[in-house]
Amino acid sequence: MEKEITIYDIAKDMGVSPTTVSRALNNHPAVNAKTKKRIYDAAQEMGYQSNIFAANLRKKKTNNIGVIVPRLNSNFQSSVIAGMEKVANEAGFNLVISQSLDSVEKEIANANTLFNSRVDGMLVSLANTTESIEHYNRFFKKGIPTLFYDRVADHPACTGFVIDNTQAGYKVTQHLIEQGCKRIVHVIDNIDINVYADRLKGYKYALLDHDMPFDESLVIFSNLSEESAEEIVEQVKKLDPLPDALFISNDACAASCLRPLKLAGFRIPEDIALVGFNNEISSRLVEPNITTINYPGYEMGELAMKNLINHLEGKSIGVLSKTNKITLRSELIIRESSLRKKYSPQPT
Amino acid sequence: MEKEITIYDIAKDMGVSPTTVSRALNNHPAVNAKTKKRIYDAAQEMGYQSNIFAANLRKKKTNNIGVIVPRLNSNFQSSVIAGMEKVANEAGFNLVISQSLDSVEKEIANANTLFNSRVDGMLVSLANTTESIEHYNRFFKKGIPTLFYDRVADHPACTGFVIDNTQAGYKVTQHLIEQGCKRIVHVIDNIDINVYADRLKGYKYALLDHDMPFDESLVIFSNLSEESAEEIVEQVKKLDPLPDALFISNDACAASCLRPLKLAGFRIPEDIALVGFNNEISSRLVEPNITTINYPGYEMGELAMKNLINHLEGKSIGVLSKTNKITLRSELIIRESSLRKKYSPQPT
DNA sequence: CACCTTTATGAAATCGGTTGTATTTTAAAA
DNA sequence: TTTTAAAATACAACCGATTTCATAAAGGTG
Repeated sequence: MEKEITIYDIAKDMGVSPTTVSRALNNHPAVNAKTKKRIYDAAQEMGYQSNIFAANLRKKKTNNIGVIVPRLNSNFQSSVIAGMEKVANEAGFNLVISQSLDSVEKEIANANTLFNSRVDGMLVSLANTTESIEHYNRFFKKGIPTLFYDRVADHPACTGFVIDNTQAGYKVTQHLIEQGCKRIVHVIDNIDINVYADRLKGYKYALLDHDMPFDESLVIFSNLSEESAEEIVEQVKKLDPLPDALFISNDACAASCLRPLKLAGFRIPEDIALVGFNNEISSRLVEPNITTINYPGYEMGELAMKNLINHLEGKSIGVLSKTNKITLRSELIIRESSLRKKYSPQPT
Repeated sequence: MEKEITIYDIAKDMGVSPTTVSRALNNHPAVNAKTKKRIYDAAQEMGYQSNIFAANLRKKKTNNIGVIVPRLNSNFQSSVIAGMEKVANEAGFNLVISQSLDSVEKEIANANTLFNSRVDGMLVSLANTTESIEHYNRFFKKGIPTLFYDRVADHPACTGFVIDNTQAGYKVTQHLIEQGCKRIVHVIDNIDINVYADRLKGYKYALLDHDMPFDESLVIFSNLSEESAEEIVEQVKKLDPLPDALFISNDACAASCLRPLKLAGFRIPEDIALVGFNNEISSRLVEPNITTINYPGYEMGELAMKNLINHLEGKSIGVLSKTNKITLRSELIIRESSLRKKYSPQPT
């Protein structure tokens, strides 16, 4: 390959110093407007490309933001990342993305890689098996802003963006109770993850507030995948007495349960009311449409990135360090799958 | 912040030269095993972190791979990226991802940003409005391997990973014809994109091979979003005579059409057979299940990344430069939505 | 016209690894 | 013990932009 053009080449060509070239190209006020123009044009013409390594080396900044997600090919996560990318892109930051595939080891390895590649900030959604966040200590210590979202840890250093999962769980359960459901099954993933723990909490609170007993056997654990639907329905069928509602913590999984449920002879919502979570497209496609919680992933991504960048640019010193949780609004979207009383409010 | 530990600090501490430290940490064969161990331990203990900028500056390599996609929050694209990330991660490369949001301007801007950040290689799926790929000339000229996938351009420099969209379009159409369909509507996005142009070609070829006329009014253009389903159905209803099959180039869109079609009084597949594309979860959720083409996104991502990395590591000199298209196997998955003859072969 | 600002430019050190070449040490051969 | 090859280590020049501090030129004031 041909040798790269540097500011030294430009400087020599134009009879000025590299300093001036550097300043001119960075639009430094101390350089004469005419000189700037001349240098800029020359750089253009010579096909100059700034060498970020050198600049980074000197400035100790990368303009890169590291992102760690459990998996990229999830409806929710890809929305979040889309939102992040949009904001980052507009602000001139790059996204360096890696996935933990829900493995702590991979998460740690990725965190280290990103640390070593000197990202300016971090956005993290924890793997479902991650219990400690000490592998982020290096970031904390070095003052690299590290924000968490969705799946956050219960740790003072862990500033995070979440929805109020307890409230959401409460709302869903309350809605089902209002629809006359007496035995509500709640399907969740790992209880160690805040989102599921909180939803379960909301579920319990709602039962309590309506003087209904909490029955442990009605909580089913599942990885909430499309494939696990069959097994969930199997477990449901074995319950005695049978439940009259299913609150499944993921739309795609809830939608996938619909067919096996029908095949087993259940009418939805008459025999069993069904509620999902996330407001994914799948909840809108199936019949009946599935009641769900709107989980604003794209907005969460935008907001998290906005805050991170503001922080990096010094526009909000202290805001994040003093905050621990930023909660986004979520809402119950009532659809056919849980509407057992036709006069019920806001049937969307 | 405290000052960083450098190889010079380590060197001074241990009474060796920075050269030896550098070599030791890079496991260079010319350093004595014992020395290596000592240096490595010392580095560990002192909390040394290698400065990639300095290394990059010297080595002229980043270990970063740039990715440009139309949008991240799409089922197909997020699968592709998940596959890419997995392979890249294992090989020690980072992914720098940006989305064009289907705007040429943004695509050009992103390409420039990635070029300036000196990625070692590029993986690109073009925006639907991109006609020229001259904004990748800088990469070509500089010898930065740049691969395209899915949405590729018809250009000699454009090595790409694709499925045989013509064949897929042909297979679908042929299948519909075999099911007795006479008027098949084909819904696609921008004809300038290879994937849609090719599918349409396959559609035409199949008609031709079965002595059926090509009727231009049966080709409907749409952005294939969930929201556009209503409008597609509206257009279909206006056709006279009515069609008896819909071949929609995207599962989510096809699935979204199902309800409006039913509401309009069409029985699926008796009145209208329905076929989608991509084998997304949505095609499996709805009733009837939708016949589709399996489009292996994850595998495409893996394969594209593998090839790129092999190329970067010099393991396959020339393979890519001599290749123009690498075609992945795709297959027709026949489901209820198009099965009008019960004795039809391979009902999956 | 001497003196003080303001504006513009430059010299040189710096960021921290990497690597070609030279030098020293060690081991093996004579 | 001397010679010679091999192994281990060191020197010093890079990579290319940034930035502090110094200096020169231009402009303004009494």
